[in-house]
Amino acid sequence: MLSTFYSQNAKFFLAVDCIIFGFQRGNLKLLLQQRHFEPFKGEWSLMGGFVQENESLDDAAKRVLYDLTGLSEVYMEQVGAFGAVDRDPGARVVSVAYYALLDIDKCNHELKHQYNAHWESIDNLPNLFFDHSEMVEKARALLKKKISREPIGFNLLPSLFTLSQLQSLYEAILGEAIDKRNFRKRVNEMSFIEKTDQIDKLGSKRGAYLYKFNKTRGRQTPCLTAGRDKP
Amino acid sequence: MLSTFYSQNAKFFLAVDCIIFGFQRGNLKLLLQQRHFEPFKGEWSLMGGFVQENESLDDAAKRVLYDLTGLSEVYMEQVGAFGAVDRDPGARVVSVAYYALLDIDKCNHELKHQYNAHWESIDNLPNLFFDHSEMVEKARALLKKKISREPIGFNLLPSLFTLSQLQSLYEAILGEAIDKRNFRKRVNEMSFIEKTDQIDKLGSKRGAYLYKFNKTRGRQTPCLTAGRDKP
DNA sequence: TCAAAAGTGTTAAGTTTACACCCATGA
DNA sequence: TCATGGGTGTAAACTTAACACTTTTGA
Repeated sequence: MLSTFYSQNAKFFLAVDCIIFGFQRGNLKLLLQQRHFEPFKGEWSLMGGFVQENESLDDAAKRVLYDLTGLSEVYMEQVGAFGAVDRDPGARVVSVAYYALLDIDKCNHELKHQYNAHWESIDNLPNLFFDHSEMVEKARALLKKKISREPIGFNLLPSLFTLSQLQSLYEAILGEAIDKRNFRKRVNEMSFIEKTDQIDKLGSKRGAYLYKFNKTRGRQTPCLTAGRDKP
Repeated sequence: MLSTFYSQNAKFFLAVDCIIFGFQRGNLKLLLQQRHFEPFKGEWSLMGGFVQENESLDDAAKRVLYDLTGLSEVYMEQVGAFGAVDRDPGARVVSVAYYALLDIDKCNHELKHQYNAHWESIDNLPNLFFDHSEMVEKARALLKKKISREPIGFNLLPSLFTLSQLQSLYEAILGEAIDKRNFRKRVNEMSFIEKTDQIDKLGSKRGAYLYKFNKTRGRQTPCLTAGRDKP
């Protein structure tokens, strides 16, 4: 009786796909692979994989990310489930998309090479197969909303960063210029951003103070953008 | 070769679960069923069902909603995929949750009875089985955010409504009191809310003007709440 | 010496909040 | 006649947006 309740129903392949965000020289980037194996050889896609029997969706996403980057403990959020009947022409596969925020320089370049993966600037993406472009758009919209409300941008930066880097990160994600003085004023009010006494000499001749993120500090509104969300 | 690519992977039961919101006498409510059949007879749960072979996730959610309410063309949003390995103790089932906003009075009461379903005030819910309470919480949080940004509240009201009804709906969803004059000031600025010349005499002795929602009007920021999102 | 990025405050405009009374009606 | 919900405007507090110049230093 119980077993019939389940077993009369269809079963499905389940995949996870990862929208992997990174930030480099003022550009928001995605880690994409150009598949050098069948099926769909030559096509650009997100990094994905099938969910295994004894694995949660979240764990599957972590595994896929780990396989490509060598990183664990990465900030990830679910984007949603994509379940159009014909989204994958090869078979009925339902996919759950996740986005990840990480520091490009921490990635394992060996693995990246193995998978034929490349960091592509988000404003200059190739066409992606299946519904992967739709996943990217949705992830990008979620990230944009979330970064205005929660201090998650730090995941894309090294542990020490200058305020110019932080600002250009926000500008890249929000897609608009931010006033430098207003931005710094807000940073000063956020207790979870701490000035260190170290100075970065790479980004400018004069040098700029390095800041760090302090998770434990402050449970206030961790908001580095002004005003209501833009439409 | 192609077939092996897929077929070496595990397959899963896929379900959809619906968080069905309604609004009645100042209370935000959920349509829940107390299962009068096995498995899990007697337990309270969301209305759910298995995804079928030739059905998208969205269509499955619509079908499940239609079966219980007799309504189609209902406003629905995906909440997310829930995929903990042991979330369903009977079998490995991954579920995709959707929330729906509808007018309680439009529901088919016959069907509701058949399924042993009941409208329960959201602040007074029974324990729900599996991870359904988690789904409800997530849906509620999404709704709260979304209603502050987009004009979706109308889906919970009859096509003609008073401003007091609209305000109490917002208060129920946001969980806080709103100043009457400030609320009405904002309504006046929203071109998609139209005053009609009809008057409701049921809610008060004096009578109150009925308003209607005009989808086509206005592409401005359709925001009926002030300020940034609360933390 | 100059190009390039770092750093720094003030004011005006706009938005949000707080607040109290009269009106119309049916019971 | 009174209890109930409907309807209305203004001023203070706060938040955001706009804006320009000086500093440091390596090339």
